[in-house]
Amino acid sequence: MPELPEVEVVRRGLDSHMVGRKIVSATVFHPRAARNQLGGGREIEANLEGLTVSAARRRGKFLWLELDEPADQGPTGLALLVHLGMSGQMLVKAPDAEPSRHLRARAELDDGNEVWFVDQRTFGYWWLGELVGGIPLKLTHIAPDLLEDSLDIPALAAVIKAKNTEIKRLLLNQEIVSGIGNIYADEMLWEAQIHPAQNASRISLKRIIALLESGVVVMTRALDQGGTSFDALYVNVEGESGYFALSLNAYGRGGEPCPRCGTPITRTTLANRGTHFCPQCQRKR
DNA sequence: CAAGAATCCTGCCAGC
DNA sequence: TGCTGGCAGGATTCTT
Repeated sequence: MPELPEVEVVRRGLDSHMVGRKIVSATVFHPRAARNQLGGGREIEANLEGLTVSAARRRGKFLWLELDEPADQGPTGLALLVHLGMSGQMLVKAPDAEPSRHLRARAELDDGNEVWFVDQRTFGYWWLGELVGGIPLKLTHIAPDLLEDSLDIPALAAVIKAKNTEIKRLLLNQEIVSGIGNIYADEMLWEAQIHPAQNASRISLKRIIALLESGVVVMTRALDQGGTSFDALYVNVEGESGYFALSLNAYGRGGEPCPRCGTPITRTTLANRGTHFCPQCQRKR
């Protein structure tokens, strides 16, 4: 389940089921799940065994588990980074659970439960590596996300305004601001009444700030409803869907009336992604 | 620096 | 019914 609210739903589930638990053993079943690990799946299996999960954290669409030494001897400086890609799930399962066709990796916990990494399209991965300043080394290029307390919205808006690029491309660029994917980009642009292809430099600072604040509102609302699920691929650690799909105003609604003005929503392609907006209330200037 | 395309995958759906 | 092309919530890499 890809975007920030869905990943946060998963993080919360892992926080309650994994923190304080020791990883008794780990198995990587599919090489693509460990494709970013120099030593491959074997390295993850060997190094994860015996460590205790001390925290579950997230930045944007990436989440990670901080790991402590066995026997509570303090932090290892290591974390297991999890990226869900397009179809990844982290599921807490009892050992006698029904097998899953797309099980890519698994961790057994000391409370008898298991955590399954299930990923149909194998765009997701696990990476075990070093934390630098509290962030996995692999994420140093990923910008803070919209729900981080320390985020400076006016400063971010200024960075965006300085770019000579279509606004939606910038929202999707994880090096500018992270956590926004195709659904929430369309939703926040609809909310702020900005055309997805509007050049960022031609939008007032005030409206860019309003756009980012819309993003915070939309994502917070989505989180309250358990995230966006169109099908069984996007679920929490218990395998349950969220309900925010019912609240979407633009995404996936091409041809349907705009909830604000009744004009049919247009569907186009921008940056190779389906893009939905109201041609009446999101005009390009 | 910006834009666009291609790449990695599997599965579903519409249309023929 | 079966085939085909298009499409899907992502990130990275390469070329232009």
